[in-house]
Amino acid sequence: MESKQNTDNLTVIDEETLFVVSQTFKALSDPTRIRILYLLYQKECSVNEIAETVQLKQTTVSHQLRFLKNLRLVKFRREGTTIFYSPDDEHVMNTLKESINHASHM
Amino acid sequence: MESKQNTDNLTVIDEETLFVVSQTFKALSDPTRIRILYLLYQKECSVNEIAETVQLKQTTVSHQLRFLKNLRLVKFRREGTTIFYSPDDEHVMNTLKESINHASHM
DNA sequence: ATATTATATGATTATATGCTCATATATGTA
DNA sequence: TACATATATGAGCATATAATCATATAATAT
Repeated sequence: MESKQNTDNLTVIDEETLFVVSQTFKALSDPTRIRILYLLYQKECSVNEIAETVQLKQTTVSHQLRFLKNLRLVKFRREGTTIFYSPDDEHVMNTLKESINHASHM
Repeated sequence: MESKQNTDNLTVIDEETLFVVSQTFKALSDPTRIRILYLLYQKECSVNEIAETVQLKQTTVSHQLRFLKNLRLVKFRREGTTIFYSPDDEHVMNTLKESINHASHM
């Protein structure tokens, strides 16, 4: 869906786009999820690997992964009892990487 | 501040960068703030203009503007009793615009 | 000084969010 | 089957967030 214009020639964002955009940024608004995504950006990881690396409970990581999975920001593959996660949205990962670079050079 | 590396050669984001990045994305995670920013991106606006355009109470807009002002995402100038707001962070505005374009072409 | 207009602030309330615990599910192995 | 390991889920709690109301502040005009 494209955006519409009102009588002042101002473009207004349609509801669906607004929802998708805000949800995507919400995913990136939490330090824990940023840590997880940035880790996966560098290396495909199992749930426990993530928990150990970012120093969080396994359940916390699992809940956050479900959140990211629902937004299709990560994908996974199974290997026995282990599940490996990796990024699944190039645009969002580029946005995150850019913002980290921008913020860390200040 | 730059990021460090742990023993697995994984880059870990430093706390300050993590805070700045998450705060910035938090600003973009709320539909109301997105509407306001996207409006200001197109046209410098007074508080009441914003409230009318996005159909929100004046106080709601004022609170959100304070939030955006604290993060230096918007700036303002006074003209009598009227205060005009406009964007003040090119990088964040580009990120927002890109994401809106990306989401609206799906 | 008083009134008017525009904006900002503080307190309150309802809802959302993130973490944790206990437990469930799934896969592999003895 | 029974057990171990890895991951997922649901409930509860503490905190954060966004909107609203009432009110305060600031600038201007009469």
